[in-house]
Amino acid sequence: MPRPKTRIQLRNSETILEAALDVFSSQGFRGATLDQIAEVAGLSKPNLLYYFPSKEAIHQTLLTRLLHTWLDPLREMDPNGDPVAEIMGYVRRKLELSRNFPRESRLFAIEILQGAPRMRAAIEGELTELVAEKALVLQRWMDEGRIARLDPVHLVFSIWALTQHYADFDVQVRTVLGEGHDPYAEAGAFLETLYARLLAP
Amino acid sequence: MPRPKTRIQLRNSETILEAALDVFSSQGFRGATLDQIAEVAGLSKPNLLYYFPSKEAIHQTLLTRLLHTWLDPLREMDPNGDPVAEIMGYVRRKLELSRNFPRESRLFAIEILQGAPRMRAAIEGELTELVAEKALVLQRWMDEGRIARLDPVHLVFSIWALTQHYADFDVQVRTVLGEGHDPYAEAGAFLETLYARLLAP
DNA sequence: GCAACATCTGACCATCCGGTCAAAACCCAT
DNA sequence: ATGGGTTTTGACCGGATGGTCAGATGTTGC
Repeated sequence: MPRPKTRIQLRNSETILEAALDVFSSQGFRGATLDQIAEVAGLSKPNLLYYFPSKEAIHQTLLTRLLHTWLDPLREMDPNGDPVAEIMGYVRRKLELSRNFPRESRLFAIEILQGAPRMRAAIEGELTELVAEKALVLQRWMDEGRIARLDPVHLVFSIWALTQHYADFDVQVRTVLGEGHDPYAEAGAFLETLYARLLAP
Repeated sequence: MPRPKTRIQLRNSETILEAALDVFSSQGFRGATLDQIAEVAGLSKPNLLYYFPSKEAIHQTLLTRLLHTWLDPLREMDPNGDPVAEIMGYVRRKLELSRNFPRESRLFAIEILQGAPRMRAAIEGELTELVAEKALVLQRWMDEGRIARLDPVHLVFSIWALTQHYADFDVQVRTVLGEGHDPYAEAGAFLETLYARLLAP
């Protein structure tokens, strides 16, 4: 029952988490059922509960993993690099995250939307601290006149909002755009322009 | 049972919708229970079902109302007005909507996040048409050199993303900002700067 | 090939939840 | 005040759902 030890445990734990991500991200926590997850995973319900003690535990594991993937691109923003290039790099990485991990993005969004009942601690701690740290870097860049003067925290919010939108509101984006569009490619170009203009000192 | 006729029917229907908005927007459709809604409304569960035929029907009523509130600010964008002022006005109205109707915003977000199972038609129809119409106006403004050349649809997406973020991710925004901030006032100032810089020809 | 342990499952349980219904309580025009 | 309609409710139902458990089936080291 403890976390992965044998090959089988590792494989099945992963299968379950993969299936759970599918279901949780499209139905929310309460909307998801163990039967659904079991079916997607190709395992029996009691078998899920052999690997994880509860539905809660599966969800919690997903959220914990998520947070790291989530914050890494911001962590990588180098205080010693070129300001515009660093911020652009962050935007690009975050957009890639939306493109490659839309389910993770939606899982996160649902959690926050519902008041972050199972993630408060992480948001109050790790996330807030990281933003505070990077806001200082942004502030310094502004003070040095290397980028335009803006509220650094809201600048970060804008990046989150604009990149996550494409994963979280995917259905809407694709419907409005219609056939024959590559939303992410277009978004990349649009955001490039947007931040170039916004950041120019 | 049909929609409001007597005073009591009107009052109770409203009470129920108000309570349902509270619960649906914070728990999602499946997460919400009739018992919860009944409790918030101060009515008994069977009494809810005297006014609405089902849980679905309550939800559907909310979504239908929502769509109008939602699209109105975009409708108001005047093709004959001053381009920058009109777009800024739309941004401001949309941000006001987030501030004054965060629950509606979250209800909408949850619906789209989960693939818009109960709103597809409206999105494919009304919403897509309105965006197409306004995109033409934006395109014309660009062709006339009155605002910068951008992808007009993604410009609209950016407004949606940036304004809704403050309602949908309220918990995160407030946590990261900490005490002593007025998120919406700051967001207003930030977005003013952002769109001024982005739209300048 | 076999013991010891890991993995898996069918059957089952308690609870929750959307919805029904018959009857009670209420309201109000006459 | 009384009768007819409206509103409200307690009791109940059937199905879904998270979780349990005893035992069956597999796997592995010897």
